[in-house]
Amino acid sequence: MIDHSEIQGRLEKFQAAAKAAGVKLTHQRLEIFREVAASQEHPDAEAVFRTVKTRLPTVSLDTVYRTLWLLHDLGLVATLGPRRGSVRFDANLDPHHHYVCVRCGLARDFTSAELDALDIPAAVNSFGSIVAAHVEVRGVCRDCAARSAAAEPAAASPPEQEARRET
Amino acid sequence: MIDHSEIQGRLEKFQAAAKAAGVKLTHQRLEIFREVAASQEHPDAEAVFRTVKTRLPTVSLDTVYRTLWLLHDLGLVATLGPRRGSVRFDANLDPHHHYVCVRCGLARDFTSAELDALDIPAAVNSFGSIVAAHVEVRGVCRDCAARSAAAEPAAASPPEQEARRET
DNA sequence: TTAGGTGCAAATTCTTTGCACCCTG
DNA sequence: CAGGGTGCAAAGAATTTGCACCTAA
Repeated sequence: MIDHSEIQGRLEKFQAAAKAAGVKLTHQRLEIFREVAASQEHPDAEAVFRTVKTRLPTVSLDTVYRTLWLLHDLGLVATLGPRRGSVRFDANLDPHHHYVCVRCGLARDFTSAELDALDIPAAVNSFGSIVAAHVEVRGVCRDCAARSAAAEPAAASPPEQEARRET
Repeated sequence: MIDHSEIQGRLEKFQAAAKAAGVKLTHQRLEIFREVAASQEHPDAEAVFRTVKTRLPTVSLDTVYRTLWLLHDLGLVATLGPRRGSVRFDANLDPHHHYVCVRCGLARDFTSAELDALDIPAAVNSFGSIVAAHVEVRGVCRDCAARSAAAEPAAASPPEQEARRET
């Protein structure tokens, strides 16, 4: 997983930010933030909910949604995905890039000094200001590859109806 | 917009692909594909629906959804966004990159030979196979920048409740 | 003709909101 | 103690599906 001291650091940052913003530090918020901070899965709200519920059996899904967006507004988590709606959260605020499986949606961070220093064409400035740039790599993860190898030992896969999940 | 001959070429490619796959070429499919092929907006299903309806008043939103995913399965359109759910479609199949406005979601393509040849760290191979890599640039588009300049002539913007839409 | 495609409406799934009670500061 | 925060249930969006009729091939 993620280094324990890193998680600790993120939690302290959260506590400081919460105090600075004047929002309360509740159990729920702590656990929800801890979950995102400790995960490499870039979980969505539903996934965070499932895990946090094992520790706080009474949390509600709507609290998870509200808290994730609160964390986002506080600048403590970033999002992966285009806009509201099937968004996934990421507590890693350092520059990094994403690998996303086009079959199952698995997402992983990776870093690269070279990619952090991308040279964006000047033409892009005509669209508007640039806040950030990152690389998104799409592929088929190991598990999905293994899964299809198992399902179709050799035969051709049905050409229809099978791509369907995507970036 | 997009060069007319380019749109024409995409339409012909669609007709050939439809024949090859044995699917029927209906008015609806033609119009829906034309809309995606002619747009630089990377429209979502709802947006395609609104425009196509002006030409085919009886199309239904579900036909738009079904057709867009059909086009996707035929390899004629790509998607922008992480997975099913608030996905936006893109008929530009040449290598390219995206600019996305974090406020309003506006999306634009741009190309760069340098960015097409990104050097992906070897470590990424441990996640799975690589199908594609592209750069996503986030920023605030001209219109949104103008809009906030108008709304808040000089004063500090309310720190709370205003980021909220995002990649 | 005739299978695939469409429109409609209902069903799902995902996310947000209204409200009364609870807990942090 | 007071106001923000939470859980619950209901409201809204967004997307998919079942079915009977229609149409491209």
